[in-house]
Amino acid sequence: MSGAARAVETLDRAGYRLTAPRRAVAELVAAQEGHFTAAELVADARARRLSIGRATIFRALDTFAALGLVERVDLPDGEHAYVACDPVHHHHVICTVCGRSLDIEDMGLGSILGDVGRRLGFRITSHRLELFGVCSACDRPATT
Amino acid sequence: MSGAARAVETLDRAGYRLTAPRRAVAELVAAQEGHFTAAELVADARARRLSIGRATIFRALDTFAALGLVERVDLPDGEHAYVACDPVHHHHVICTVCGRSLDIEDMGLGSILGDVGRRLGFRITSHRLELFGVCSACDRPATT
DNA sequence: ACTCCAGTTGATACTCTGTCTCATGTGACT
DNA sequence: AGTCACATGAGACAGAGTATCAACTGGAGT
Repeated sequence: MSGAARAVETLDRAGYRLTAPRRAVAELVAAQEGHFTAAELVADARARRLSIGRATIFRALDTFAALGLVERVDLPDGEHAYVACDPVHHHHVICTVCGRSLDIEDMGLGSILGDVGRRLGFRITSHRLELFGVCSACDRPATT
Repeated sequence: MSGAARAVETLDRAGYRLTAPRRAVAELVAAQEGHFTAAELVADARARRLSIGRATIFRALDTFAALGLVERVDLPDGEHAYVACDPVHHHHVICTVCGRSLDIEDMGLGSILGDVGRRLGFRITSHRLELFGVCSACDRPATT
């Protein structure tokens, strides 16, 4: 099932209307490789001659984020970006060269967090872990 | 040594000029409890009748961040904030109620990252871990 | 197929954050 | 005290994201 189709189904199941603009944004998101910003989606939509309002794209991204279809990530330079992903808790490894991202599962982090919380007297409610690096493809210097 | 004094010394050692505005911003930062945004510093400066330009505050924060005197954090709502901290690699535990933050050391995260990198073929170059929760003081419901 | 209406949209104005420019000011070194 | 490169302040500017509101439309009901 394509990413766009799953997004549409998720929207439907959550009681949202399946409007043309939302379908279009779902397509745009599914077509992205790696992370993307709201501005990039807007530019992309315009490039494809889709007449979707800027506000609508922001709203659709908000909705998608609420449903876990995309996730907001903060790049090292402070930019707000999104990545398409599965709606379960996980973390991202983001290639700073090509922008592609991989999902990784929790990997022992949960127990560490429990530990920290207990030690500091904090009730940890959420966390954010983002890894930045260079993927194997980009690390191979121009093996063309 | 007060936070402001240390900041000034660090600036000096790094070859920056010790100007009145920078000293003032260092004071403002040292006076903050928990995280703060650039806008809050600007408002704070105005409240204290310090005539520091907005641009200067942004510039000072950039400089401080480069020196590791403050660190940028991204709050769960996407807001960009800063916390005063020590210039060594560490992570923050941020109380979502009072805004105070604690520094925590690496805690086995390094080895996890090495693991992940090896498994995925990524060369991890940087990471960001932020924990959000409720500190013990705020968790005690109004034991006044 | 037709109607209806709440949810949605697009245009636009607006706020807020952060950056840039440039003339003026001022640390710090001599 | 004089000098000059670095730093500042004011204001213009650009971009992200939000608010407003009239017009539109998906989809449920008939």
